[in-house]
Amino acid sequence: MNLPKAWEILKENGFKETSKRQQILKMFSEDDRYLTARDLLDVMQKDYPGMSYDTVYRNLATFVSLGILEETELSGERHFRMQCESDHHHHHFICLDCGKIKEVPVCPMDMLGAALPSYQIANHKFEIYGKCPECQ
Amino acid sequence: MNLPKAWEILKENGFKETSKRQQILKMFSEDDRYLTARDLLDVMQKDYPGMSYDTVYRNLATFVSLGILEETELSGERHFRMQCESDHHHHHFICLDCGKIKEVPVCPMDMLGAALPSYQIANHKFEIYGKCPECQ
DNA sequence: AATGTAAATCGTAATGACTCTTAATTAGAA
DNA sequence: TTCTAATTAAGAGTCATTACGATTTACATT
Repeated sequence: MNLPKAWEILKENGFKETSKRQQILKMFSEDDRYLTARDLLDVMQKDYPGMSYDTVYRNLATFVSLGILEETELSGERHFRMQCESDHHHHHFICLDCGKIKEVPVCPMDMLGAALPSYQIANHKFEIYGKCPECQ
Repeated sequence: MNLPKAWEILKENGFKETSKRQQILKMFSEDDRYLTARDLLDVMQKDYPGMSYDTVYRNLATFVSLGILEETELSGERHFRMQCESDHHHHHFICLDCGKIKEVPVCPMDMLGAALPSYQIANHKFEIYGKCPECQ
């Protein structure tokens, strides 16, 4: 997702354009890896001093709830990245070294068939982990 | 997995049969839901006082590394359950209410094809979340 | 059965991710 | 420009998890 689209969504939902939100979104738009809140803070407190934990976490939660960022859990920590542009449902390969992702145009829910009769499905998670070609 | 099998694996790997390990494994063998370390401690410190955090976490890690327990992350917390008996690879539906699971005899890796050429795949995760028939 | 020793455990303190609180600041509307 | 609700800063607090030194225990050996 690009920055203008992100701001469009924020504005539509009545959120203000603050300098901290600009800084956070800029970081995500320039990095396609999964980042932790700590990653953000480490960089930010260097380039833009005075960013607090609270601000980072509060905005990450906002961005995820609006579909601007996507979130996953890797080795016990929450990781975030810009939501993919793709309009079709897909999943991710995640490089355990560099954190970069690759879209996988496959969804296992397509092959479920009648495996879960009368189960009420809310959501699902499918991720592949390993090393990308560059990191081998 | 049943208790004798679990102890067989532990013995094979040179681990001692302690009363704490007996207590922990007993809890898992009597409950097929995903449990947190806290769940274990709450029950244990009532029935068997004097179980420490360290002992619980250390043994959970041991059991997972030996394939006796399986682990997943649900809403930010590590959850554990006895490893399935099934000899064929499968995945899980997890009820977000009661924590019970149902095996899903489907693996998305089968339909990957050539989607990840020259990527080195280490592992993958596929889980379906929702409500089981009893919890609706 | 007694002993020796490495493994295991206890109790507690420490860590680190994340959240909450209150007062001050700021974006954007009027 | 002024007003007001949204946002942020700073730091304290919470909670899951890990680390550590002292003590205890399983079990192999005698």
